[in-house]
Amino acid sequence: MEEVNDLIKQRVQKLDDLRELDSDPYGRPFDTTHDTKVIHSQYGKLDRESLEKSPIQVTIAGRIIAMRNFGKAAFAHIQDSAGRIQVYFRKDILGKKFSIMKKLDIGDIIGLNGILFRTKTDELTVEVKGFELLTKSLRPLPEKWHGLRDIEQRYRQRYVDLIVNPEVREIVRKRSRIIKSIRDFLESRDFIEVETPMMQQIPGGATARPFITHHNALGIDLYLRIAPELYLKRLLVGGFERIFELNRNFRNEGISTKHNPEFTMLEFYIAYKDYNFLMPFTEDLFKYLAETVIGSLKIPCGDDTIDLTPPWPRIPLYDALVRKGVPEDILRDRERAFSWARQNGIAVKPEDSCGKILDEIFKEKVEPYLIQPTFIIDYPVELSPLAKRKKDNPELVERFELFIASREIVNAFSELNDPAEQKQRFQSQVEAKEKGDEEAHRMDEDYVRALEYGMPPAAGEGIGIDRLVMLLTNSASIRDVIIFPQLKPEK
RNA sequence: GGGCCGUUAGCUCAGCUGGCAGAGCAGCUGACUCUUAAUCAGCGGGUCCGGGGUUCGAAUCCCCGACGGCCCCCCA
Repeated sequence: MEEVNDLIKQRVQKLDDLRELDSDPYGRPFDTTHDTKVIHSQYGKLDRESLEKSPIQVTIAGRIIAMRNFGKAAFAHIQDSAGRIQVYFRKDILGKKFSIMKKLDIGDIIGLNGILFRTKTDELTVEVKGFELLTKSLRPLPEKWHGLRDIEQRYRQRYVDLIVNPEVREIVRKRSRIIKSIRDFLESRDFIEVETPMMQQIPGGATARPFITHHNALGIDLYLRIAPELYLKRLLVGGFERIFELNRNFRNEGISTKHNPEFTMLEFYIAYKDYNFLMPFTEDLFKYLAETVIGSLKIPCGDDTIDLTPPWPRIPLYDALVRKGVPEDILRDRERAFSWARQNGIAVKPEDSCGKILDEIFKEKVEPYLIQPTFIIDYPVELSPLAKRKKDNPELVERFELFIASREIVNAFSELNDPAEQKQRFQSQVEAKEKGDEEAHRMDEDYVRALEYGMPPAAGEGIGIDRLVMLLTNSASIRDVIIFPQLKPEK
């Protein structure tokens, strides 16, 4: 971090030289009249003659990303948040200021004004009448052809990645548009956004290992939430009928191309509906997002094209298994399921429940083939301690997961609102935990108490926003859509 | 936690069976007032990821470690 190489020394020297020339290398506010995108869209069609006839004055600011110096003139490209444009410095126009220009480096941030013209090669260019250094850059940027390729450095120094790799900036923008569009969609359907605790005394609402932290004044350990679910449903008890929360969850699990320890989740709940309502609702949401953000329902994804045109197939979990050659007689028989899984090389543990074993088989035999959007519905009850049983088949719950590109993106169910049954379900989770299942749910007495006041029948859904952004930006790794992914310390 | 691969100049990368550490870009000096991978001439720049070992000699071979990537495991 402390390395001082010649390139930095040279720039520090220039910084002193610039002060001598009365140019503040760490400047002041600078009011612009245009950004580069506006210039291109408004004047991009004007030809050389009309630009000469009625000159257009612009004042812009941005970072120098390329420079071609001549003796008494220079071309540079300036990049702002909207794009880039070429600018042209001439000694006969700038006079004394030209010597300041000579001290500029690639990476410096400048403000300038001038008039638009077209070069010999017809590139729209600003002829600089005056300019001002706004910030001197002391470190050299990566080279212009290959840019910054080193993946580690791109993640560690994302600011450099953002300067030189436009596609990264585009993902950041798209992510912002996706999140805004989700809020628009939900708010237009009368949902309100709420914020529930990130620091929880009992981490609930999901199966995962939590991060532990400590509150000094209270003298207790707290957990970073693994899900907001139980708090959001307390709000259903409290009388809110349509709520959502779009924020971070934290899970103390492995890191991979699909997992970051902190990730963004949307959860929403709607009273007086069930999971059948949520499937078309989800289709509508995804359709809206694709149309708004991508402008198409057909989106590229690796070598495939995903077609989001609804409706999407609904396949019961058991049917999905049987279709992939899983024998029907193992579905309700834990011992048979266990030995079949073992025979087929699927890692299942002796303490796993039947539902857990079927889930493992599903991940191995079915999930890889779920490229196009598919709802897998009706899960075994032991996998879903917060979901409501199916009326006609109490070993299953009213739950679906949406898979796209082999990734689980949505999990939703009809909410269990019977406090006695909820207490029992927690109880069997506690037993699983005592048997060594680290990720089993914990008992939450207050949540049961809340249900005893009466929670309306409701449906709830969670959407992994990072994976959704991956899908809509055709990104292979979650680290490409999380601006600052978690890494080990540098040294 | 396991397996495979990677780490050489600011950046992108060569460097073969072990024999003086290289190129392009970037930088510096000079020339150049329409270039856009500007051009031309010259110059500087290295903890070869770290530590051991083998060897007359290691960027190169061996061992240990760090960090990263991919694939498993776990999870969403």
